[in-house]
Amino acid sequence: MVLQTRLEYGFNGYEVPHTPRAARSPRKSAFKKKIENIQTSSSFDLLAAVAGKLLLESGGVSSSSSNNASGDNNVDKKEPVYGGDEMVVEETNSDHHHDNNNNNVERSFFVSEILPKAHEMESFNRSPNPNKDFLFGSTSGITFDSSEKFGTQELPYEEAKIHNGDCFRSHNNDKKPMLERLNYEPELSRNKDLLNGMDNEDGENFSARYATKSFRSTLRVGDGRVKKVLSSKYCKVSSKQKDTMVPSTDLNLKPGYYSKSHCLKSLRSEKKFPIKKRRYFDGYIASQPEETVKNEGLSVSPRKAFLSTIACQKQPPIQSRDSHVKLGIKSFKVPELFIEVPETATIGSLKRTVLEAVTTILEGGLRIGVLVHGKKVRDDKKMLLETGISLDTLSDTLSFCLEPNPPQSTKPFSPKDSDFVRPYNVPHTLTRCLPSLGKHAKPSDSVESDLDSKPSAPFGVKPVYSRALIPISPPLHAQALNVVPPRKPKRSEVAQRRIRRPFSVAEVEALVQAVERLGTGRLLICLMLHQTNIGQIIFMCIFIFRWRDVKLRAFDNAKHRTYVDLKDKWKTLVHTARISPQQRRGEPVPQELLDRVLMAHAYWSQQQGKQQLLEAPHKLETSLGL
DNA sequence: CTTAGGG
DNA sequence: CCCTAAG
Repeated sequence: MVLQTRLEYGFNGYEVPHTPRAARSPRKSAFKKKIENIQTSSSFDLLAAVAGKLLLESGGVSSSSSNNASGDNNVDKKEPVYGGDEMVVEETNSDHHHDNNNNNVERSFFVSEILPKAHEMESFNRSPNPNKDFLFGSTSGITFDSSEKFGTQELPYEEAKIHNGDCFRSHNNDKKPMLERLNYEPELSRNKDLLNGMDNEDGENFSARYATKSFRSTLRVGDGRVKKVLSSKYCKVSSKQKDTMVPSTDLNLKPGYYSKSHCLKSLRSEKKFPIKKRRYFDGYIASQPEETVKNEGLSVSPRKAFLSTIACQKQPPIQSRDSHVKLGIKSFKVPELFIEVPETATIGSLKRTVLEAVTTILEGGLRIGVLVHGKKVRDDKKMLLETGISLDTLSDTLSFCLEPNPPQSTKPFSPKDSDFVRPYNVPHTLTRCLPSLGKHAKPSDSVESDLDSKPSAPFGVKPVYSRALIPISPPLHAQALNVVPPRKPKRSEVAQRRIRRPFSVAEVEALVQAVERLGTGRLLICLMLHQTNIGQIIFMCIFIFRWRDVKLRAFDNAKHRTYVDLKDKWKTLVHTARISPQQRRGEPVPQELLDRVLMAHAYWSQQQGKQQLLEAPHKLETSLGL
């Protein structure tokens, strides 16, 4: 209730719609604009800014009172992070013991998760070491909740080894249920004028400490709920304090993480080509016993086998503005070919068979396909720029594919569009694993892999890069791809299981490391914003979606790894780590990694357990003996 | 959009 | 890897 009233008033008088519906209204953009105006570049920015304003609004912070706030509390670290001396931000850690010193209720801002980030951030800023781990968790959702939720939150895995302060807790001896203390507090909504004056002061300073690019939040206001998507300009962390600015060089070094918006878009881009799943092809019977197995094996059609993408290695920042393009091709992967050979075959015959299969496919020679943003571009005469490829976007937008020259026999089909699949002359040495598939003249699958591994966002979604593409691409494709018989998205009707791509050890390593730091599942952070002199507590809750962050942090460049994939992989990793080495299959994962998996899993599971308690106030109270 | 968990 | 409920 408290916050609802306050939010009605809005942050700084910004009107905040109450319902999801309203959230989509024009007011939303107005809100967004306002927020951007106060230079909030990240979720933490916004959080900080809002928190600051709420505090100011409520008069909960005075520079004098808050500074000695933490006086007797044995919290390990205090640092004024907000507007110099204006506010004390305390880092707290878990341990559910009660505060034994509640006299100084002025300590008004509790940050369990943010501060470590802030530390990290600052040191990060100082050292341009590109390899420095970046602990800055991204906040995917912010929940303002007037409920009595609050709780403890330990620091992330690794940091927990270092810190051992108190966790977030109520600094109030009052044993009454929180809810009762969270009643409407009329004076909170008043100081609008004060707020307006503070716009570019504290909020900005605070926010300047953090930099990520976009921000998604879910504001829960009482029962109302508002979803927002905020994004601000890349690296637009304007700040008067230069030292708090994120050096753009750093941004360049770690663009994947900083450019949140980009990440988001990329993620979304994968869905932009909705590969509609359906389980069966027309007429393909569910009872086909080998479906799973074989489908998995024949993850590519023979044609697709050579439509593989060539990963475009992201070259070191292309600084030179000359017109030469430095393009590295990292690897070329040919998905599985299935070749049937009798067990009695000799090595030599096997070689021959493989050779035959390959040469059969390559018979007509090879062609290189160029894909921009995952879409094939056929017009050889177009300049790169015309196609929307600039030096900057090169590695982001470009990929190649290797494809056989279309057999003359099938030429009449004029396979111009990448969506179009011509019948393919399957070498008889290749075995179709889906019997029924062979009967269908138009499996209409193939190019899936192109889209699937599409290197980048679709047109128009990537604010930074898309400009060049927007005006050009639609007509370009219309003509270049020569969409002959604009075959309806029939392909999307077909079940196209994504190609199986086992995680490499390197990927596992990255995943493990990311999870070690970020954790799994979601994390609830509660910020205590203010405690009034009559014991009312205002706080803010944030959800951090960690799988999403793991994805962004460690796999942002692996477009084919979704956070669900990562989550699944983690699941199997945990499983793998638990079974005996003999039972494991696939590329062996180093035991060391598996051990770390178990450790991290144990740790984060435990964390989540605690978290659950936090989300269930009753239990919390019970567990705390309240 | 994300997580969680079964398939 | 897929699917989907749930929030």
